[in-house]
Amino acid sequence: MSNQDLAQMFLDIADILEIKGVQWEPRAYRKAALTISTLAVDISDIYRQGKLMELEGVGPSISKSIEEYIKTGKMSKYEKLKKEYPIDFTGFRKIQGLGPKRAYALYKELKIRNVDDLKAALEKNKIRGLEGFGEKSEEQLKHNLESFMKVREERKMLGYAIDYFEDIVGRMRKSELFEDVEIAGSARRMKETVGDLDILATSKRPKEGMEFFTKLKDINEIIVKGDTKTSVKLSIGLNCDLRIVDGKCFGAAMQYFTGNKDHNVKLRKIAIGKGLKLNEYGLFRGDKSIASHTEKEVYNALGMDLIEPELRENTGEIEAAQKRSLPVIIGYDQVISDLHTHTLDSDGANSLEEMIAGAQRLGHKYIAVTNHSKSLRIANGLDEARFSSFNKKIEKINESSGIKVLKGVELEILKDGSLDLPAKVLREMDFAIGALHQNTKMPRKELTDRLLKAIQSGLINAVAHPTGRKIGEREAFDLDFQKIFEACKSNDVSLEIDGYPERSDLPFDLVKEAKSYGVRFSLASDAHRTDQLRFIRMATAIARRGWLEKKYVINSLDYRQFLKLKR
DNA sequence: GCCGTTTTCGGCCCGACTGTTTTCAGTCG
Repeated sequence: MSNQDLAQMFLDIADILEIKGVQWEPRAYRKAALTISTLAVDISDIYRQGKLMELEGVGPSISKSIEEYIKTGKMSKYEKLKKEYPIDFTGFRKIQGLGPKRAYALYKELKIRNVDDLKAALEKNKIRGLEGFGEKSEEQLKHNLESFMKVREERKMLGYAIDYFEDIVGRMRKSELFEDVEIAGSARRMKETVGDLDILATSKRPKEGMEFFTKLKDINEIIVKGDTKTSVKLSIGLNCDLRIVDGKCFGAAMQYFTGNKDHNVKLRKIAIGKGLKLNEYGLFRGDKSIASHTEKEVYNALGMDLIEPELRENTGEIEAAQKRSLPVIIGYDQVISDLHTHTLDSDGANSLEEMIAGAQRLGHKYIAVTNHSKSLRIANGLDEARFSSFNKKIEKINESSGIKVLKGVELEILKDGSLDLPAKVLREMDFAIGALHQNTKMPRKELTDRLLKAIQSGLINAVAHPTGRKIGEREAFDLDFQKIFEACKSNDVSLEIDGYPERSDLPFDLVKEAKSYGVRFSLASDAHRTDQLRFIRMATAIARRGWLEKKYVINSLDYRQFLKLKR
C-alpha cells in the first residue's frame, strides 16, 4: 500500500462517479487524490498522528475511507463502484485523450476493460465507427498508446522518490550494521526519472545487514536474497537492489554501479588501451588492483579528473576529464534562491507568509513569488489591481523580514506574443517570467515568433519552463530553440530550469546547448505549496547535468546583485 | 464530498481544442 495506490483508487472513484453523472463528488475525490499523491510522507504516518482531516481536500467521508483502507487493505466504496464498472481506469488514465466517459463507452460497446483489450481492439480497427469515435480518434489512441505507456509504467520521477530513497538509506545508516551506505545508479546521477534504486553498502555483518534491509517497512516483496546482493520490490512500485561489497573496493563499485552504461563502456575501453582492466572490484594490472578505494583514485589512475555523477552520460565528459577541462559545475549550496513560486492568491495552496517561511527553512536568501497573471483564468491569475495590492504586501514584509521577497509574476504570453500586463505594471516587478500555457499548438514558426516577441519586449527577465513538456503526459512545444537561445543571449533573458518533477524543463541536453550560446539560467521549484519548495534541488541537478558553472545561474547572485538585473 | 473574513448551506476554474457533430460532448489544463 502506498500513497500512489491510494491516490489512484480515489481517481478511479472520481472517474466512476463522473460516468454516473454525479455532480461535484468527482472533483472532491480528485482533489484528495492530488493531495495524497504529492505528499512527502507516508499517509499511514499521518493517519497514526490523527491528522488525516488536516489534509487539503480530505474531510470526514474520505478520511474514513483512508482509515478503512489502511486498517483492512480494502475500501468498500471503491470495491462497490469497481464491481459495477470493472474497468482499469488507472491504466486508461495514462493514455491521453481517453477520459472516463470514452473509456466507459468502449467498455459498454466492446467490453474493453483494460489496456490489453484496447490494444487488441485497435489492431482490429474495431473502434472507428462506434458512436462518438471516428478514424482520427482511433489513430490518435493508437499513437498515444505507443508513446505514453512506457515511461509512465516503468519509471518514477526522482523528484518525488528521492526523499523516500534517502529515508531508506538513512535508516540503514542508523542501524549501525553498515560502514557505508550510498545510493548509486541513475538516482545518484540525478536523472529526472528512475527505473529502480541501487544501494551500495559495506558491512562487517553482511548477513544481518541483509536481514535488516529485507525487513524494512517499505519492502513489499523479496525477489532474491543473498549475502552480497538482494533484490526487492519497494512499496512505491520500483525494484531495489542492495549490494554489499568489500570496503577495499567501495570506490570501484560505486563507479561501476553509478553508470551510466555508455560512460562505463568507454572507461573500460580506455582501461584496456592502457593494458588495464576495470570492473566493479577495481582497476587491475594483471591480478594486481591499482585503484579501488575511492572513485577519485579510479578516475585518476585512468588518466583523468574525477567526474561528478551528474555528468556521467558519455556526452563528452570523459574527453574533457582527460584534458582536465571539465567545468566546475554549480554546487547545491550555491543556489541561494528560488525564482518561481506560487501562493494561494493564484493557484498555490499556501499563503505568502507560509511560502516565505518555507523558503527560509531551506536556507534561501531570497525568493521570487511569481503568481499567474490574469489571462490564466484556470489558475486564478491576478490582474493589475490584485498585483498592486499583493506587491504592497511584499514591500511591507521586506521591511522586516530577513529573507528578501521579490515581486514577481508568471506572465502569460498571449496568442499574438503580447504580454498579459501593461509595461507600467511590469516595471514595478522585480522578476517577470514569460510563460506559454494556452494556444500552444501553433505551427513552429508562429509559436517561435510569439515567444521571440516576448523575449525582445524588454519586459521579461526569464522564460518559464521553456519546452512546456510534461514527462509522460505532454510533448514539448514545437519551437526553434536556436533562435530562442540567440534572442535570450542578446536580450539578456534567462531560461528557466523548472525543477517540478513532471516538468524538469529545460531538459539537461538543451541546457547544455543553450549554455554554448552564453545564455543564463534561472532555477526554480515552481512550488505551489511549501513542501514543493524542495524541488529546487531537482532544478539544480538539471543545471549540473547541463554542465553549468555558477556564473551561468542567476540564483547564485546575492540579493543586491540580483536586483541590478531588474529591467 | 469539501469548504468557509462574502457562506455551517450553497457554492464548487471555465475556456480552448478536437473530432464528431450539424450545435455538441469529451478532454485537458
